[in-house]
This record gives sequence, structure tokens and C-alpha cells, in this order.
Amino acid sequence: MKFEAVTIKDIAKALGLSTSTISRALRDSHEISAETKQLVLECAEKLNYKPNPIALSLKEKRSRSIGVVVCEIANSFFSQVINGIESIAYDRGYNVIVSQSHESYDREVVDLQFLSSRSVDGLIISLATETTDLSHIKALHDRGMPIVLFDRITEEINTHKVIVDNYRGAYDATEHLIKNGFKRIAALAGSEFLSITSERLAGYNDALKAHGLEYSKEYVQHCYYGGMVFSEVEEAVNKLLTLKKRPDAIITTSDKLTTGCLRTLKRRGISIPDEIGMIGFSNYDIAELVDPPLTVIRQPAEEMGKAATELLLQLVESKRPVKEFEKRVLTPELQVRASAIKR
Amino acid sequence: MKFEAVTIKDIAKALGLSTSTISRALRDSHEISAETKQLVLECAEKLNYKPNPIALSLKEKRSRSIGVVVCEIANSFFSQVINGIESIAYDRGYNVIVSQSHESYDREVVDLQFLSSRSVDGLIISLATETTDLSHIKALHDRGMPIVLFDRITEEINTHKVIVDNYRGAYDATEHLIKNGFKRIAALAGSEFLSITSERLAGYNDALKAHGLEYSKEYVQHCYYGGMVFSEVEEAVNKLLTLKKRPDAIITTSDKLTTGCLRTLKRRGISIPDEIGMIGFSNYDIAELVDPPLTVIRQPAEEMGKAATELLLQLVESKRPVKEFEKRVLTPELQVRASAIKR
DNA sequence: GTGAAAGCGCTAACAG
DNA sequence: CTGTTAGCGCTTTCAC
Repeated sequence: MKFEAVTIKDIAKALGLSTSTISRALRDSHEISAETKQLVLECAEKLNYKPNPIALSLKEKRSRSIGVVVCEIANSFFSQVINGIESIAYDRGYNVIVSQSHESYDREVVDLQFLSSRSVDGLIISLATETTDLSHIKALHDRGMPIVLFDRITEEINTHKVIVDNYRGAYDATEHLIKNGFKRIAALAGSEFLSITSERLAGYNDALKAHGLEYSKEYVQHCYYGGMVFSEVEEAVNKLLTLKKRPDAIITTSDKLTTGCLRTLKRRGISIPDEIGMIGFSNYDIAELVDPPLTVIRQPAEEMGKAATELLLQLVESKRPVKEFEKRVLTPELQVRASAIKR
Repeated sequence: MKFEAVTIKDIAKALGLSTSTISRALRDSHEISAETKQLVLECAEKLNYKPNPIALSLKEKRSRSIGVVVCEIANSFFSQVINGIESIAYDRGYNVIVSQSHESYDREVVDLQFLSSRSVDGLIISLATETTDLSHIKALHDRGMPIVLFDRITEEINTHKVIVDNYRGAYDATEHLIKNGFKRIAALAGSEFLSITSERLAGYNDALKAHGLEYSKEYVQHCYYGGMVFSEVEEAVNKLLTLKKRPDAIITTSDKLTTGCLRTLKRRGISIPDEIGMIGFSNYDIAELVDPPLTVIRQPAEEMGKAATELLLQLVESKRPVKEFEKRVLTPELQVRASAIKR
């Protein structure tokens, strides 16, 4: 089952030259005569020679590959981010190695360890829900591994970061609900430890405050697994529905929470937006086709992936250690549809 | 920006032993004394030694990574497949390198060439729409590269394949429409050259025939880019809508075609299923939340990814050349909802 | 039981 | 201009 590749040696033998000559000719070195180059190139072509990147990696101590860790690939937001990552990586000649944490800290540790030991040149990471201890990432970072964090980030690690303005997104969404006459606005959020959760909830809180609306602790439900487990969402939504002062709208702070919430409401036959208004973070491209058309805060996911990759490759390819890091904050888009407009 | 790793040499130096002894001790060779092993292991632990897989790859001519080529990552079906691939690969200690063809033949060629030259141990491929010439894949296959094809496959390459019973899925879906009183059933399909297109259309045709329904060529519209380009879908749907004998139902043969068709119909204010019934291949997990709830033929995407990976690793790890190949045909599921039921 | 040496494919310093 | 040699990290004969 091996796959015998043509090496520089084969060309050398075929041409009666030394391997170094071949190597130089292939790299178009100026110290090789035009004729020899010509000869070598032709022969390489004929034998279908392909340089062995493994050998190169061993020599150069870089693999031209980058590792990506997300909680889940089969998620509209993350798959779009990966799409963006892949497209830039492709343009720059890098491979993308994808792995999933499934929101598990242990799995994230293993993934990262695996990727770094596989000599990826850099890492693009969105933290797992369970992750509170960051020493595994810090250790890599301290040892010089280029890292870019996106979406679920942490201030504890000083490196490039790419996020959207989560505060703004949630603030605007909440305000949108308020302006549309909703008064008892609940929030369905992910784990409290996630950066996106606190940022988004802060926007939600401040919008309520700014409009003099009451903020009630029981109006904020956390789903530790952020929607990965549907039953958790269902339970949380049900809890909201049984409050004495039942909310008249819900804002959801992530993709899976949004669909989980919608699914629960629809299964219970609750009419949206009449009984309950809905707005949520979501990157589904069919939000407009949903019943009712879903008002969403959409993240420029592909852009985020592209930005993260550009920043990462900047680190990877930098000659000198980078000390100044950038937090790139993109703008989420509020796509207004029927689910959050009282009729 | 380098990342200085501890090597076997460092341990050797620290312990005053030779690198070969260290190597053997680490691999728990029987020709090393228990004490030495103990010593080496402790030292390795202390120095946080991690074997360099690149060096190993160079030696063993395998990289413990597999390459995946799909047309698009940000697609519910493919992201679910990749999820399945990643999970098995992870369990078996392999990395997954993902790349996208974006339905382009040229891009597929480059992707494959890139991946194989990066010494992936095997490839999991779903063909691009544009691909009709298979020589690039054949060449790899002939040179011994383990390959598993899924979803969009070809009979021209004799290797393991994983698909669903596309014929059955389309047949059942069409029959479902017929049994629900639809009589003029159109099909919106992808490129004619794709295996999934012909298989699914065959099921569609045969179901029509079996029920004595007229088959009209103009009822079958092909979108060459299979929904990647929305305008193409829109145009095709519009063409169907302007036929003198306007269809009363449409079956769509892929994820993007399904959403594209639905989007077009909704934008035009056409009521589903009253004016036109709809059924389509789709792996969106929110098909039930769409308006109207969408009847879909759902593929067991994650299973497919898992099966493909298991078959691939079987090839990769086989000692002797494999001559017998398997075509694994999974069963698609018809999820019946409102969009295909006359009311 | 342990070490020396060769080699995986390639590059680069050093000789001619 | 071209060849020789060493070396990237590791395994694996072959010696001792």
C-alpha cells in the first residue's frame, strides 16, 4: 500500500548528475547553467517528480499546515469559519487540519497536543465550553507556537484575536425587541465562562437598562453545553415559559441555542412572535425560510476565518517574535425579519 | 517564531547514552535493561519529550493523516460528513486535512495533488461538479494511494465507495408525492455528470413510470453548479413555473438546490404545498422549522463519514494490496412533513 | 545490553 | 557551474 514517489535521487541517477545539482536546478538557483536547468526540469516533468514536503518540513522545521480547533464542525457558524480559513490557507499554500473539541476540555487538550506534536505551524482556536484552565494553551503559546483565538476567546492569552462586537450585536438585538414593543425579554445563553456569553449578556443587560426595563435574574437561563444537548435547551426554555411573569421575548446567544429554542417553542405550539418574540445569534443561511422568518444576529463567519488565518500566517511567517497583538472586532449584522416584530 | 522541541538526542546527552538506546527504550524494546528504560522514560518525561512525527513520517513513509476533498465545507451535508470523518480519524490517531474544490475541476486537481504530495496516507473524495476527466484520481489510485469515494462517486475507479441508495431515496420521495395527489412532478437536479444526479433522476423517472405518470423532458431542470450559484437555481425554478403545464410539485436532488428552490418559491409568494409541493434531499437539521415544514430525504451523513474513514483506514493499514472493494450503500431517510402533503 | 552507522528526501555549506 | 558532505529526528541493521 505504499506509494513510491520519484525523488531527487531518481532524477540525479537518470541524468548522471548529483542530487544537489538537481535540488538547485529545481529551485532555480543562479549557480546552475541554463542547459542543466532545462534538462532537469524536463526530466522532473517526465518522471512526474513531486518534492516531498515531509523531508522539507524536517529540514525547515515547519510543515506549512495549520491546526484548527472548534467545538463542532457541523455547525453553520463554524463550518463557515472553516471555509474562510481554508480559502486563505489554500491561497498561501497551507494545509488546514481540523479537529473538534465537542465542547470538552479534555478533548481540547488532546487535540492541541496532537496538533502541536504534528508540527503544525500555528493554531486557530475557539475555546471549548468546558475550558476554564488555559494552561495547556499558555504552555504552547509560551513555547512560541503562533496562536490566533476567535469567537470564544480569553484575555488570559496575549495573542491575536478575532471576534465580532458581541456586546453591540446583543445590545442592538435587544433594543430591536424593545422598540418593537417587547417588555419582558429573557435571554437564553451558553456557559457563563465563555467570553461570548458574558459579552452578549452584557449587551443585553445594558440595553434593558438603557430603556428602563426590569432585569430579572430568572430571565437569564444558561445552557452549559450551549445547545449541543437539545434537552438542556428544552428545559431552559420550559423554565422560562413557566415563570409567573412569563417573558414576551427571548434572545438567544448562539447558533444551536437559537434553533433549539425555536424548535422547543414550535413543538409546544407557541406562536412566534405573537406569544413570544425571538431573536438570536445564528449563521444559518435559511433563517429567512424558517417559520416565522427569523430575526438573527449574523456573524461574518467567513470573514472571521479569513482574518484569523491572515493574522496567524503573519505570525507564522514573521522573522522576529511578535509582541504587539491585535484584537480584530468585526461587525455582526442584524437581519430583521418577522420573528421579532409584534403584529 | 520557532518552537524548539526536545529530541531523542537531548535525552541521550543528558543520560550519557546513545540515541539508539533511547529510541529503543522509548519503544520498549526487549533488548534494553529495565533500569535503563526506567531512566530514559523518566528523563523523557522530565524534559517533556515528544517524538517528532515528521521525522517518523519521513522514515515510515506515512503521515498518519488523511486528506478530504469536498466541494464545500459550509454545507450541512458535507460538514456532517466531515464531522463523522474527524471522529473516527481522531479515535485512530489520524489527522484530517480538509480542502474544498468549490465544484471546480482545476481546484480539485490542485487539491489532490497538494494533499498527495503532502503525504497523506489516504484520501476521501466527493467529486466536484466540473469533474468529468478522472485521470488525476486514477493516477493516484494506480500509484497505490488509498482512496475512498463518497456521495459523488464514479464507476471508473475501482475502490471503496460510500453512498446512500440514491435511487431508492428519490423513488420513495417521488412516490410519496404521487400518493399525496401530485401529478405533474418536476425535478430540479444538479449537473448531469454527477453520479448522484443520474441515480436520483433514475429513481424519479421510475417512480413516475410505475405510477403511469407522464414524464416530460422539460420537467427536469439541471443546475450545473448544483445550487452553489443561487441565480442558477432561481432561473431553473422560474423556467418550471412558466411551463404551460406548470408542475404541481418539485423534487430537488441536493441540499443547496432544496434551499435555493424553497427560497425562490417563497420569494415569488408561491404557496407550498398548495400551489406547488416540495420534497428534497437535505441535511439541514432545521428542515422541520422551515415554513412549511420541509419533507426531506435525509442522508445519514455522519455515518457516511464514519464508514468512509473506516474503509479508508482499512486500506491504509492493510499489509497486502487490497483487490476487493466494497460499495457501502446506506439508507436515506424520508422525513415526511407538510411541504409534500396536499391539504 | 548498548553503540556506531546508515538512511528516509532534501538543502546548504564547503570544495573544487 | 557542479559535486561531496553533513545534518534535520528517528529507526534499524550490524557490530561489539
